[in-house]
Amino acid sequence: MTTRWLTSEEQRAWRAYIAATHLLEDAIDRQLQQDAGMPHLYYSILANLSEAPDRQLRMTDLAEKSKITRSRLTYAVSRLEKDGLVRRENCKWDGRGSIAALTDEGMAVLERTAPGHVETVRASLFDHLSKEQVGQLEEIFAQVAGALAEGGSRPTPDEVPWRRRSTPPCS
Amino acid sequence: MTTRWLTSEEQRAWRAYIAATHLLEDAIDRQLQQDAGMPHLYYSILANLSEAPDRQLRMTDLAEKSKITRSRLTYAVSRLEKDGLVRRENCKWDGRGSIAALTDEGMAVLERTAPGHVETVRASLFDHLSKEQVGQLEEIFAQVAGALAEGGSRPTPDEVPWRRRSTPPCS
DNA sequence: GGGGCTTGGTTCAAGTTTGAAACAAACCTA
DNA sequence: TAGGTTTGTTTCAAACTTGAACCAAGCCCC
Repeated sequence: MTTRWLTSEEQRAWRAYIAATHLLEDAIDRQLQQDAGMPHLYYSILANLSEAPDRQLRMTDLAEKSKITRSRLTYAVSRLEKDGLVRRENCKWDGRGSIAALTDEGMAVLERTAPGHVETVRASLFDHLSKEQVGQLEEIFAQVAGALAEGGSRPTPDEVPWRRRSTPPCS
Repeated sequence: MTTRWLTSEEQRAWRAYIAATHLLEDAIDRQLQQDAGMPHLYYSILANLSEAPDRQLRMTDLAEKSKITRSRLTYAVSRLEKDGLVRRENCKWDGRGSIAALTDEGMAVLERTAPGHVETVRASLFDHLSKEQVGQLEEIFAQVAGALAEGGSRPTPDEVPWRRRSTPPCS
């Protein structure tokens, strides 16, 4: 089977995307490292926790939400725990499970640093986009994320038996 | 000054972008690690070299093209050199400079693995996009990359004196 | 032509990521 | 209910990244 090479439009799009993504992540990481003392990934782990019920999630669910491997999450949570921003608890209804919970201090850090982070995201990305382009951006990447999420090895919630869920079946 | 929070459209776009980008880089890294024994960044360093005149570039120019720091590049090139895919040479007209050149073996690896890489990029990204969306993707990220490149600490070629250039001034 | 600044590149230690292997609890099935 | 499988999580070593510090070579200018 002969290779379906990229057209020159696709090449240009791909290169622009890669370049911008590197620059963007650099800018965001630099700002968060400065102001919050942690890289972007760690910040979004805190953010994910802050939006969960009771500000806590099982490790696997948190990894799924953050789109990272469990082992990477284990390391990150250990660091955040050492900093006092997250607390680890045992899962009540599943002896194997462990739960990461945002501490009050973690919540405080998040609240203190959120404005600066949002400002950076704006200055780096949205300030350069029209309202229309924001819509296009969302549609494009929602499609891609959707496709990669099911195509990948991570099953969708609907495909798995109840015991895979994060909440106990009878509550 | 009060924070300009993200609108809900912007939030959705941002999250979709982050999620898709994580999944995409994972997929591509996994494939390249499998088939070429190196992560995506290292592959693109080889690709950048393969397109340069004489298949060689000065370290700083290569770092610029790859959108990474010089120290990260130093490490990467050392590894690639150890694998025999890249050769380091001294810059003839600037005693400080050093040059990374793609070896024949490096070129061979690139040619052998390019089809699989392109196929993955296609399967992960472009297969999910309309022709229109490819155009939108390019426009969006070309704008962003452009803005971040000049805004950032990296000056554009035009802003710098001749001695910053990679080619000797009189040749 | 010798100090003082800038630039190109590397080095080093600390931090992070990776993927495979290890473990333990839960589940299933005969 | 014992044995085998699956699932949730951590551990470990090797690889990679970061940023600051360093070194050497070019530039500037009096």
